[in-house]
Amino acid sequence: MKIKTRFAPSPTGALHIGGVRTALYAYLVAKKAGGVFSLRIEDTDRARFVEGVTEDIIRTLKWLGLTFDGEPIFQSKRVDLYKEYAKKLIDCGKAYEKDGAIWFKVNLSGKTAITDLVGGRKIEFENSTQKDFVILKSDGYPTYHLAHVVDDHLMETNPVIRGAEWISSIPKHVQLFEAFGWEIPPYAHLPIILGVDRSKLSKRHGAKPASEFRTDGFLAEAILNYMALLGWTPSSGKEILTLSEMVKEFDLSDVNSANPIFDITKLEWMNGEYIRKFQISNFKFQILEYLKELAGGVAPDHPTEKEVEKVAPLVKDRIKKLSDFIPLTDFLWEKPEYDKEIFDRLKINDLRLKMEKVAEKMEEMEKPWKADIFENTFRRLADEMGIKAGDIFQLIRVAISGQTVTPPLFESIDIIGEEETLKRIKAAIEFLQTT
RNA sequence: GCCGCCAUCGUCUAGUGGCCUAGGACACUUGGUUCUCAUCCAAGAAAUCACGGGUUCAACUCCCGUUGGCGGUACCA
Repeated sequence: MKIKTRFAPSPTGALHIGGVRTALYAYLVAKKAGGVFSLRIEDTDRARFVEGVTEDIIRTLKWLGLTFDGEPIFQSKRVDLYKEYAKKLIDCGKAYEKDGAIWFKVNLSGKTAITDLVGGRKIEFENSTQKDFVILKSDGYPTYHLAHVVDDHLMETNPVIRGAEWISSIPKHVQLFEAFGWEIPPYAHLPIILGVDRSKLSKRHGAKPASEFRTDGFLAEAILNYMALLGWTPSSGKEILTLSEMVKEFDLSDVNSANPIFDITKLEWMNGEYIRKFQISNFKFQILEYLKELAGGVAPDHPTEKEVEKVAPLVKDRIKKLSDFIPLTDFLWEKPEYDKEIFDRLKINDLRLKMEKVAEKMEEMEKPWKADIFENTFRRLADEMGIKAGDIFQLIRVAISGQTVTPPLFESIDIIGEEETLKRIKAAIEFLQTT
C-alpha cells in the first residue's frame, strides 16, 4: 500500500517546535518511501481560529524545507462532506441527534487495540470505559474525531502520524472506522516533547513559534537536525545529518517512546556546528539574509555586503547563532559607548597614562599598519611599561570596542581603519579623564 | 478519581538475556593552543540502569507489582 502522510495542524496558534517534529517525521516517512506528504489545515474550531496562522505555518514549513505535495486541504471547506457521513451513521443506527449535535453511539463491549508504529507497542482499551461522543457539532462543523476518520480514509493516509495526546482517542477513531466499514490505518503516536519543567511543551515554556527561532538566529537545517534527534537515533549513530540523510535513515520503529525534554543548549551547539561547517561565501550569504529578514525584508545600511565579507572569517567560529553576529561586530561600524566598569575590569594601573602612550605609538607608526609590525611594536611597548602583552592588547581592545570580547584585534583594527582607531583611543582617554 | 502511555548520567540517547564493573553527544570541570572570546586538542567528573518481587545458569534487557512523570477525561484540536 502506498505511503501517504500528512501534517495536520490546527490554526489556533503559530506553529511551534513540537509541530515541527511531527511535520518532519511525517515528511521523512513519506519521502523515504517515495510517497506523498501533504498539508491539511484542521480549521473546524471557529472559536479558536486565529487569523494569519495558516500563512505562518506554510511560510515556516517552506523555510524549513519541509515542502508538501499538492495544495493544502482545508477542513472548513469540506463541511458538507462530514455532514453527509454523519448522516450515514444516523441512517444505519450508529449515531443519533441530540441538542442539535450528532453523537456517535459507542460500543461498550469488548476491547479496542492497535499496535503503534512507535516502539511497536500494543495499546489497548476496555470499551466499557468509553462513552458516546459528538461527531458533528451543532454549528455544523465536525469534531476532530469525525474529520480525522473521514479525511484520513479519503486521503488514504498511511500511516497516520500525530502526537501522543491522541492515544486516548484511539477507541473513538477505531470504532468510527469500523462503523463506516473502513480499514483502520496504521498509527504512529509521537511522544510529547516536554519543557524543562517536564510538562507538555506549550507557549508558556518557551515553546516559541518556530518562526521565532528563525529571528533568534537558528538555521533551518540545525532545527530540523536537532528535532529529528529528539526521540530518534539513526542506526548509523551519526548526529549531524542533512535532510536527505535523514530521509535515507529514518524509521518510525527507531523512535523512542519516552517523552523527551527540549534542550535549547544542544540546539545552540548544533547550530554552531552548522555555522562552522559553512563555506565562507555561504556564511556571508546566511548573515546577509538574516540581517535582511530581521529588517523586514530590506538589506540594512550597515553592515554592507563588503563589510560582512571582511568580518565573516573572523566571526564564523565564534558564534552559535546568526544573531550573535550583531553584538560581536557592531563596534566595527559604530562608535563604542564606554563603561567605566569595563575599564576597571582590566586591572591595569595608570590606565590613562598607558593609553596615552599607546596613542603616541600609533601616531608614530607608519601607515598602513601591518599586523605583524603592529603586534611587535605593542609587545615591545608592553615590555617597556612593565605589563603583559596580553594586557596591552586587551587595553586597546576595550578602547576601540568598549567590550572585553571581540574578534581578533589586528583584523578588527584593519577593518576599522587607522584613523578611526586612533580617534577611538583618544575618545577612550577623554572618557577616562572625565570619570 | 478513572483510563492510557512512559521510566538508562543534569539533558538527548546506545543497549532487544551473557560482549555492560553500561557506550556516545550536549552541558560541566581541568589542562594545552591563543591578543580577548570562541574554535581546536587532551583528560576528567557524572547513571547502585526508579524501586520491589519473580522467570532464568545468567536481566539494564522478559513478567508482575509499586512509585513517579506525562497525556486524556470538551458540541478544542
